[in-house]
Amino acid sequence: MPTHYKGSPAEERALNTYIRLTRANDTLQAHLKRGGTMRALTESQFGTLEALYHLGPLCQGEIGEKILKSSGNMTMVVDNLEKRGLVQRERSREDRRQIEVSLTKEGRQLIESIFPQHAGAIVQAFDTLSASEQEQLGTLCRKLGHALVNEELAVAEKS
Amino acid sequence: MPTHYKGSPAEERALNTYIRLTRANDTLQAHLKRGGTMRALTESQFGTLEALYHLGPLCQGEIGEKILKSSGNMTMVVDNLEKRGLVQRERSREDRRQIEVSLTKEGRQLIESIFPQHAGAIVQAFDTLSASEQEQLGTLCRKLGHALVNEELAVAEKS
DNA sequence: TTCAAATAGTTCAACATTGAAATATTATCC
DNA sequence: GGATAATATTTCAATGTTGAACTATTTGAA
Repeated sequence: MPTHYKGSPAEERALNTYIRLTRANDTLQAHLKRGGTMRALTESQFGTLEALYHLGPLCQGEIGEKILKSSGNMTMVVDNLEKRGLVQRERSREDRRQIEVSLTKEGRQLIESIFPQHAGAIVQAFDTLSASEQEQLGTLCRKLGHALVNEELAVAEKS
Repeated sequence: MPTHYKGSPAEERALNTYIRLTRANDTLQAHLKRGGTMRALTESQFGTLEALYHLGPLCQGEIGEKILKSSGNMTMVVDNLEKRGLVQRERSREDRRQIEVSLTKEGRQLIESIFPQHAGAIVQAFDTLSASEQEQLGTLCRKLGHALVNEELAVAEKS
């Protein structure tokens, strides 16, 4: 499904790569959701539980950095996880602006039971690519991501 | 930012590729939004205008297929574009269930003025990858995407 | 010390997104 | 031809998402 735009070769190449990257990502997310290994969790909820599981208690801002979401959004995501009894909030004593979020027993049990299945679904989704193709894809994505992040930092530097 | 999960090599490889793909995509979208070439359009609004521009008038369901969004969502996206006078709706005569969406003059002018700049921003974003790296990345993404879509089709076949 | 700047989180409005239920229309099968 | 299935869109509730304005708290500098 390449672009219909007629431009220079460099433009068509970049646009096609862009579309393919975006569509692969969208298709992958939809596939994993359909697979049912996320139970009734949204991506952000899943990411939050996973971060807490692998990194231990974090304050909301830290979680937002990990899953690339705004602070306003984190309030809502943690609200909904708290309503379901999967995480708990506690105001930090050292810095009373911060709120430490941690897994409850139920949250830990849930993520422990889900994660292996979810990882299995991801392995299966990438099964069509050989090991070296997966490495290549990962390397190219990392290179692209890093370049963009560094560019943002350079821009921020000037202000 | 690799996974913290300790699993088999195949699991770690797939998980790392997954994370890098997802993060590259997120970073890229954020970068393009920050660049300002989308004006006050959301991704879905931009995608809708672009589809109408390159493919001509489409009914809502067709647009949703192009930009991978649900029909319920399309109602809202087209609503908001219509409010801004960028598209118009007309009920189809051949099939009165369908609604043809087309660009207004304002919509056409907007996308015509935006698209080249936006394409330029995409070229620049991918500039860090060589031409052959871009081709490789595109090829790997297409392969992954196609495999997942075909799998969905095979599943749907059985029902 | 005290006041200004920075930081963490919340709130809010606007738009996005899905999935399910509802409506309207068209197609199909007996 | 008429019941039934399929299709296109809308509506709704729940959640997500951002960015901006706001509050509370901490930090840093005069």
